[in-house]
Amino acid sequence: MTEESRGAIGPVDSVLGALADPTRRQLLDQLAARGEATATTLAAQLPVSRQAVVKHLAVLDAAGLVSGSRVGREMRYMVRPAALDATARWMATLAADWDSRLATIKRVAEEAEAAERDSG
Amino acid sequence: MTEESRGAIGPVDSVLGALADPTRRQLLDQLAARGEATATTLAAQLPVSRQAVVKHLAVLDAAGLVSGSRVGREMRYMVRPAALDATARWMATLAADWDSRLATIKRVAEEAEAAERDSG
DNA sequence: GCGACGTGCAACCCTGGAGTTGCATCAATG
DNA sequence: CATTGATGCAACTCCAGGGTTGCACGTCGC
Repeated sequence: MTEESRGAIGPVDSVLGALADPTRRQLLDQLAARGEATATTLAAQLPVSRQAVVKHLAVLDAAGLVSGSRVGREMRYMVRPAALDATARWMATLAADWDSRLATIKRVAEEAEAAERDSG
Repeated sequence: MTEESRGAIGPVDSVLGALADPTRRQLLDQLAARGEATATTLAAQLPVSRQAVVKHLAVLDAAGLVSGSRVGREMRYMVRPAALDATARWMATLAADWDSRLATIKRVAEEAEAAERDSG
């Protein structure tokens, strides 16, 4: 069991933190739908100010979920699937780990119960 | 595209919110490792009070990541893989969706570039 | 029954972060 | 070159929620 898989430090951390906010998820939806967009145009579709969107995009960028590039006087953002995919795999592994642990617990419990019946 | 897959309302929501907190992830680790534990024993291993643990367990329970059952005077909690697994699948699907969208964007861009070369 | 242990409830503090506004700056366009 | 539109930075407000303490209530062991 690595430190990575237990405490969830590293990329997973920031991705989970970024995805926790509903406004940021909406932002990701918009970006995925449009392919590319600026903070100004994104803010037009959401009930928040442009500055709020800018901050959210900064968080998403730090998590590797989004990347921006300057084109003339505007900053265009696009979605980056890699970090999300990595986190999905991490979660799936964790879920599988829990499953196997629970299976083990259950098996041990049943064996103990059987032993109890035999002796008592 | 369903409303579920876009806004992430429903179970996914609460799961992401629950996993965003590092203390709650530690709690889940502990529970997965032990199979079963009470708030009191969990608090003994963490740098927070029992009450803090109780609140976190309530959040995890609301997200379906954990379930508790009363045994005598103590409340025993165990991990529930289903919600985590469902969220993992949701994320993987979303990542794949982004990937295909990006591929489409890229293809269209290349076709436009080719057309540009042909005409100009 | 009585003490001890574990839980549940309520009130309270305090920081982080989501959101806002205002302004300065830089690029496009006539 | 002046105007317009987009960005970036900074200061500020506000509240959700993570954490704490104190106490009352059940439950087990003697």
